[in-house]
Amino acid sequence: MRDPKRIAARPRPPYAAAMLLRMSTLLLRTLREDPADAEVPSHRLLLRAGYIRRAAPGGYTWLPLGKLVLDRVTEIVRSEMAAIGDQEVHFPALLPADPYRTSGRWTEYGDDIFTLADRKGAEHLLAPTHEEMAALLVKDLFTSYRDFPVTLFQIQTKFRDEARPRAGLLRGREFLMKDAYSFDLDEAGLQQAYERHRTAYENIFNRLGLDFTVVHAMSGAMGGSASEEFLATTPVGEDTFVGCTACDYAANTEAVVTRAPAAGDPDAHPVTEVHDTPETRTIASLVELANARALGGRTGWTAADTLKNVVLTVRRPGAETGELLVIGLPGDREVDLKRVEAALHPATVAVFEDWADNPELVRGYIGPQILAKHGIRYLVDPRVVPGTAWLTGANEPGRHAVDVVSGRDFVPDGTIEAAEVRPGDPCPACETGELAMRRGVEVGHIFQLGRRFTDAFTVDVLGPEGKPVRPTMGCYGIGVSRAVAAVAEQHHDDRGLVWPAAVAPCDVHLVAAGKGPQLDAALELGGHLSAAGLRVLVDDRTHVSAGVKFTDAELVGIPRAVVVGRRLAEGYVELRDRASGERVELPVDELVERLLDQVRGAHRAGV
RNA sequence: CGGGGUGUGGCGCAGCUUGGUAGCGCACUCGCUUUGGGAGCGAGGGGCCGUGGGUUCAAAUCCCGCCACCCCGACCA
Repeated sequence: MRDPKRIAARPRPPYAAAMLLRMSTLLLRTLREDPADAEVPSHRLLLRAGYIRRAAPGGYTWLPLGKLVLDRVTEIVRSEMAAIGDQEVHFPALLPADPYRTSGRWTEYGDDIFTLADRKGAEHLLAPTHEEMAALLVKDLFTSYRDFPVTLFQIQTKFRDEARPRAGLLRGREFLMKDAYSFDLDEAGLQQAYERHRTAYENIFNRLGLDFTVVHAMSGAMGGSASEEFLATTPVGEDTFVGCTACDYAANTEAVVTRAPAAGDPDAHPVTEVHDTPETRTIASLVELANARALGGRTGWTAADTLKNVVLTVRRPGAETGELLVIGLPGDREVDLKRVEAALHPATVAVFEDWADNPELVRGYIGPQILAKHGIRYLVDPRVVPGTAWLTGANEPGRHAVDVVSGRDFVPDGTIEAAEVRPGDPCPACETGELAMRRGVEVGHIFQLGRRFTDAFTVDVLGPEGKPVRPTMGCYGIGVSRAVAAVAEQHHDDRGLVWPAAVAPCDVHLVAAGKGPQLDAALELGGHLSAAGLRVLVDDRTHVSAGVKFTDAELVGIPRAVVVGRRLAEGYVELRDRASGERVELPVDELVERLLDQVRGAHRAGV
């Protein structure tokens, strides 16, 4: 039978005094086993330790412990944005379609935005990001060059209809984002705003305890010139990037620049020869035959000596049909379509298939010698420098040409970053380094946008000479909820989460290892510690064994635990460090001061 | 969007091949014992078996559609 008096006697919920949380009443249930559908560590542990619960496809409820962490991360972001003078605003998330039609992003985003109609049938969207609103707000309020520069930011839930939400908080359809928009009158101002945000982002991610890399990125659909991504390095990251082994160069694979070799000497290969090379439609078979027959009087041919010509169809936005593009690259390299698309953005690229319509292109035996004559655009990998000689197709079935020299036997229309990037490739930024592939989670991205949006909305203000001037924009994003997952990803062990002090839900976790005097003492201690300004979680559960409390404390991952247990009678408690596992016994009287020292020290150190 | 896998109390799973009253462990409730590393015994509560349709006397089980989740790929400021 349920005793009404017992229910009434339960401790009050902790909301009023948020600095002292009691496990006995906290909305928390830790899971002994791993949830079956959570693979990556952050997802698995945040679920198991009771920080989040899945509530919808790609949508998560933040439980009390999770909300505390999210709020601490939010506050770090907010304070660093305020520190560089950004002003906080809050836009609606539910927006009319019109501004996004004007900017072109209604269609550009396509299926990735959530769209809906109101009762009158007017189209709306749930905002994926707010460049339009920021530009319109500045247009609305500011009229003079004297008002600039200005930067606005907000911290808000964003919506994207992701094709595949995954890994819990790492890729949701609804997530918390800090987005900032800078407005400057000239390029120098934009450059300064960009650098300011770059520094602020480094401060933020350092304070969050993240190991991160800033990589060069393509500005892609956002338009604009410069762009860098902040990637929290982790094996479960979705973004592959390359880093130099010797210097600090790092870039998205799309943005990697190939270091071109020195120009070749065309006089070394004065004569082009054409040979019968039957059944050599692949590079491998061609190299084998070239060596077997010593083509050009030489052996030792490798795939890198051949010039592979890949035919693609390029479609510009809005165009009905695509146009042909042939890309020439060393035969030991594959074409990376993502890199091609990034290079040709906003055009899209597909593998060419209409061989029957273009008889001049002899599949397997294409050489660049005849492309200009047929008006076919030809772009080459930067390694195909003028004067280099190649083994390539002779544009006849079963025939290849030796010593075809770039700049003499064909002239490319330009170069393109189309070839796959491979580990071991030379670093474009230094002489000695090699590139290595790494993975990361994109937690921040900064752009120099330019005037795309101020053009779209004719955001003009009066300049010093009485003529209109048009501001240039930068935009700067941080995935706040994703950053929580990234921290969890980098800070855990086989027992659970190990929060950095700066983002932990509490400063100290008190464990009452007994329910008599130990429980009373733990609660009293919790009162002292919280009164002294610490965030305290006290495990005052009475029906749970000490062992369960210990394992839960390790799973929850608060930096310090205090065990109030068997030596309480002698006036001692045990202080445990979650990260190091170090344990010391000390007199209860000294505990408050010791903890305050530690926590204040950590705060001063900015961690 | 393509390929693969999975949906059974809050969590982890069995049952499905061969249709016949829905089970186990954990968690939860009550009692007694236990009390510093996931306690023991006993007694309980909780599930239209993802969903819609079909086959059948009878469907968690067989068939079809849909939805959701996980993994790989495509896509993705």
